[in-house]
Amino acid sequence: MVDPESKTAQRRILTAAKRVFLSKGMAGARMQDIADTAGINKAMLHYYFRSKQKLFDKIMSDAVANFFPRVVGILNGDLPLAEKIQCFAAEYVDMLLENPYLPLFVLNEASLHPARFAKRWWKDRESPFTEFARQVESEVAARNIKPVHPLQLVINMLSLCIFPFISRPIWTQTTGIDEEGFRAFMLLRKTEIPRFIMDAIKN
Amino acid sequence: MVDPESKTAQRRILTAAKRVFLSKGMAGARMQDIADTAGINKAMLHYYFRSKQKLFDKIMSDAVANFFPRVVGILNGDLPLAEKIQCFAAEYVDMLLENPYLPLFVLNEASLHPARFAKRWWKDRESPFTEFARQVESEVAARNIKPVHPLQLVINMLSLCIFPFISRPIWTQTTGIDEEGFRAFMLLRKTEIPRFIMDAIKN
DNA sequence: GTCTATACTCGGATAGAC
DNA sequence: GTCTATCCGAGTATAGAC
Repeated sequence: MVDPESKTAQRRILTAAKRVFLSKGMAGARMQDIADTAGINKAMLHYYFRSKQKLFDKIMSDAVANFFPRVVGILNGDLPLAEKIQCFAAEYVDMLLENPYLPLFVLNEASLHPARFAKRWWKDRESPFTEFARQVESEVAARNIKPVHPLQLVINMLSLCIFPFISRPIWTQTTGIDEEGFRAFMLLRKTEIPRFIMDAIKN
Repeated sequence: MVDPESKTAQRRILTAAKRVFLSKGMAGARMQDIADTAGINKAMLHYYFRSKQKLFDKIMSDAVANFFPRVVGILNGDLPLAEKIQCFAAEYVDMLLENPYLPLFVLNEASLHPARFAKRWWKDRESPFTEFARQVESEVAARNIKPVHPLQLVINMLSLCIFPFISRPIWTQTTGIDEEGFRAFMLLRKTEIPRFIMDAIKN
């Protein structure tokens, strides 16, 4: 149940919808469940947002807006490579500690409706890695780091930050780590990931 | 449509169910869709498998059996560390090139029903990483590799192999890579991942 | 074993009073 | 804006003929 005191019904609905959609997905979510969580009537959902699809789209839109840009901004900033990688890992891990369901939610949508995803939530975004790729190539040319394909480096950075959150349920199960243990594990990774990457590529 | 000539109806149903469940998930899959894909009547599904849930469980059971053990076998084998990492990446990438939907399918189930997942599909499996952890620690003690937490190394290996497949739709979208390009990209990673990891940890 | 027809439930959406 | 009551399509499951 979302805090019933919190301002408008509209706001409560969005909070509830986010919680339900992110954990159950579009197909698995129930409007009744969202209504209960928001502490309001099911009919109100349709009053504020005409359909389940429209409500879902709103949530997905917000999710995409969180998932990418903050971090693309770091990649395209003007920090030196090493600091950039540190900053990237720290930002991403912190964000995902706050929003652990976000990756699976977005990745499921992209996997289920690739065309729709591209059209609706990518659209006019330009390729976000060209700036970073240039920087990597110049570092390679200067012999500061080993020759490495920039895109391989980017997907490595993303993988190391995001995957642990996606696999958390299996990971805690197989290793016997509990929830606080996982949090500590990920906080450690904020420094471990950059160290691992820099050790891998520095000359 | 599954090859209508292929042996028993039972077999065709399983093939069709795998295809539909893996791409749509439990909640999004439709029995009618599975029946059409198998080229048989919807009632036959219930004749062979009493319910949607039972059919899903069968598919999930097979999926879990593919997702883990082959690779846990490598981790617990008696290869030297470097070869083990090479072998691990090659095996996993090859397997996922054949079954690209497998990770998201299994991870969704684990995320949606953690308790059920643990009970039903984990059960009597022992912790699969202790053997490998011992090996890593002995390599660290021998000063062959840098001090590294074994579990951090394991999750790194898994992340680097699996995540690119999960994020493929977004990745191809943002980079402009097409499907053959992605395949080439992943085949490259079969050697890039072990090189990256070894560079990161070797003394 | 395979089909057609149908029962039954669930859940998204709307009508209409207040 | 908020509620109750209800409609109606979709989808799982079963009955029963062949």
